[in-house]
Amino acid sequence: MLKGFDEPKLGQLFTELGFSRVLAQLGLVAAQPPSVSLDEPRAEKESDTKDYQLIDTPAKFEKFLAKLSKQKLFAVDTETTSVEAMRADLVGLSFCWEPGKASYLPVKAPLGAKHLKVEMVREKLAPILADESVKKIGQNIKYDLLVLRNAQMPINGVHFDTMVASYCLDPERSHSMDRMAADYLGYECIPLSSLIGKGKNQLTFDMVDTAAACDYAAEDADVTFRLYLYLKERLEEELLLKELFEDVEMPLVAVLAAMEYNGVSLDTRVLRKMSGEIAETLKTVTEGIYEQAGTVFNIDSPKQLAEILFDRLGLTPIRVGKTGRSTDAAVLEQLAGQHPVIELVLQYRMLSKLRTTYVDKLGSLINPRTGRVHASFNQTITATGRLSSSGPNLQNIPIRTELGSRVRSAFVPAKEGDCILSADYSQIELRLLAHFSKDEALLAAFAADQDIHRFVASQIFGVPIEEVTHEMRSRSKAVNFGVIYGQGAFGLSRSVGISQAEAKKFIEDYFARYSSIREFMDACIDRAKQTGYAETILHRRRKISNLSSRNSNKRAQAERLAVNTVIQGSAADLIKLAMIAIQGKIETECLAVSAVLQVHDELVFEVPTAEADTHAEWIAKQMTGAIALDVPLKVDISVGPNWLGDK
DNA sequence: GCATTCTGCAA
DNA sequence: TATTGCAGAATGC
Repeated sequence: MLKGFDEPKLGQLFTELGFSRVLAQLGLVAAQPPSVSLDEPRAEKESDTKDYQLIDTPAKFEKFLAKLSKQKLFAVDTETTSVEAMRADLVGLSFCWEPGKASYLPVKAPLGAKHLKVEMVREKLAPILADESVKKIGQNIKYDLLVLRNAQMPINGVHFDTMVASYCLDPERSHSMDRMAADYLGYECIPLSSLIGKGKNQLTFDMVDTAAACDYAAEDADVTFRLYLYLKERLEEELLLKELFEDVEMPLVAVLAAMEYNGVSLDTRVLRKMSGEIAETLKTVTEGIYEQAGTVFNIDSPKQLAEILFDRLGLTPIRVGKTGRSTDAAVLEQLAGQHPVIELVLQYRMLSKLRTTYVDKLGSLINPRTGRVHASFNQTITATGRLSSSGPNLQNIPIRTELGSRVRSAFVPAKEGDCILSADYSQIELRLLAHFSKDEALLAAFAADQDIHRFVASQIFGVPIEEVTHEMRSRSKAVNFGVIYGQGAFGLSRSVGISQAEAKKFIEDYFARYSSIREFMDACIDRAKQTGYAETILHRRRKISNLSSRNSNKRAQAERLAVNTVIQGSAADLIKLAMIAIQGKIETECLAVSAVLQVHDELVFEVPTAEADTHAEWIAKQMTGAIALDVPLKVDISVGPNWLGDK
C-alpha cells in the first residue's frame, strides 16, 4: 500500500522540489502576463501542443525505450511517496529530451490501474541511467539520485541541475520550479490545490490515477528540460559562473547525495541516558521556578515569563520587542543576581532546548530501514554559497557547553572497528582575510603558524608575544571575528564587556595597525558598488543593493554584506573543492571511508580505526591543497570513537 | 493550518 | 548596532 502524505509536506515537495504541476488537460499552459524583469530574456514562447505519453504497458515501454536509448541527454524526474528522499518509494519516472514532449512511466499505481513492473523498468533503464556518457538533467536532481539509488537504479552522468544553475546565477532568488517557470519561461503553473482539492489535507496515490499523474509528472520533466535550455544560455553569458557551475556546483551534487545516503549513526543509549538525566533536573528546576514565582505558569511562553519577571516580581525590563518585553538570555544575564529565579530560568532554557531540539529529537529521526539519520545538505539556500542542513540540522549540534557537547558523543561509527575522523580548517576566514588583504604581518604570522589572536594582541597592545595576557588575547580574538562581520564599537563592547569608548579605541588601533584590512574592506565595497556584486575567490556572486542608500543603517548593512560575503563565500568555495576532491579519491580508490557531515569548515568521516592515520593525512592534504593562497591552510584532525573525539 | 515572533543552537 | 543558517514553542488569525 502506498503511503499517504500530508499536504504541508506535499506542498513543500511541490514548491521546493518542483514536483508540481497541473493536469495537462487543464494546464495547457500558461497564458499569463510574464512577470519577468527586462534583463531576463525569456525562452521562446512554447507551442500550444503538448505531447505527454503515458507509458503503462510493456509494448509502449519497448517503443519508448527504443527512442530513449538514442538520446545522449535528457531530463529525468521521479515521482515518489514521500518528500524525504531516503524514505521515499518510487512511484514513477518521467523523461523529456524535446520541449513539449515527455513520457511518464508509472511503476506503482492504484489497484486496477495499469502500470509497469518495476523489475522490468529497472532491467532496461539501469544501464542507461548508469551510463556516464548519457547526460542527465534534473530539478533538484540530488533527490532523484537518492530515490533511484534506493531503487537499485543508480545514476551517473549528472550533467545539469536547473535549481543549482539558478542558484549560481542569483543565489537569493527562488529556485522552485514554479517560480522559475513563471519568471524564466513565462509559464504560470496552476496551484496544487486545483489537483487535490482545497479542503483535502491528505493525498495518496489512490486519489490520483495514472493519467493525472502522467499529466503533471511529464510536465515536470518538460519544464525541467525547458529551464535547462534557458539556464544553459544564461550561464553561457557569464563564463565565470559557468565555470563555477560546471567545476564546483555540479560535481558537488553527487558528493552531497553520497553524504546524505551515508547518513550518520547515533548511539541511542547515550541519548536516552541524557534524556533521563535532563528530565530529572528539569523537574527540579521547574518546581524551583514555580516556587520562586509563587505560581505555576508556562515557562516556555516569553509573554507569561515577562509577566512573572517584570510585573509580579518587579524586575526592570531591559529591552522591548515588537510584542513585549524581551526575556532572552542576554536580558536574563543582566538581571541575574537580582532574583534567584533568573538563574533557574536560564538553566531551564538550556536544558529544555537541549532535550527538545537535540536529545529527544535526534533519536526520533533515525531511519528504520538504515538505522541512521539522513539529513539534507542543501546546496541552493544560502546567500553566500555555504551549504545548509535540515531535517535535522546537523550543523548546529551543541559543543560550547559541557552538557551540550555530550550530544556529540552520541555521533558514532556504525561499524565495529571504525572511528570518527573530523577534519576542520583552522582559522579559515582569517586566513582568507590575510590572503585578500595581503597584510605582511598577518601573512607572516600564519606562515609561521602563530596563534593568530595572540599575535594580533601582541601587535595592537605593543607587547612581546610572551607578555600577551589572556584578556588581551580574548579582546583581539573578538575583534578579529568582529571584523569579518563588520561589527562596530557597540557590538564589540558588548561581546568583550568593555565600554563603547574603549571598543571604539580598540577598533581604531586595529585598523591603524592593519590598514591593509581596511583597504581590502573598502575595495570589497567599491567593487560591489561598481559591479553590483560581491564576488568570491571562485567568482561566486551575490547581488548587493543599498550601497548608495541615503539610509545609513541600510547602507552600513550593505557594506557589511559586501565584505562578509566575500570571506564567508570564499571559505565555502574552498571546502566545496575539498569535498569534491576527497569524494573523488574515495570512489576511484574504493576506500573504506564515508563522508557523513559537513559543518562549514569541518568535514566528518567514518574510517577504519586501523587506517585512521593514513586517511587523516591525505584528507588534510586535500583540504589544505584545495586552493593555493598566499597563506598556508591548516587543518586540525580529531580521531575518536565519537564526534567528541574523546576516550 | 499558517504565518509570525521569540528564542537559541552552530560556523 | 555582527554574518550565515534551522528549528521548537507560543501565539494569533
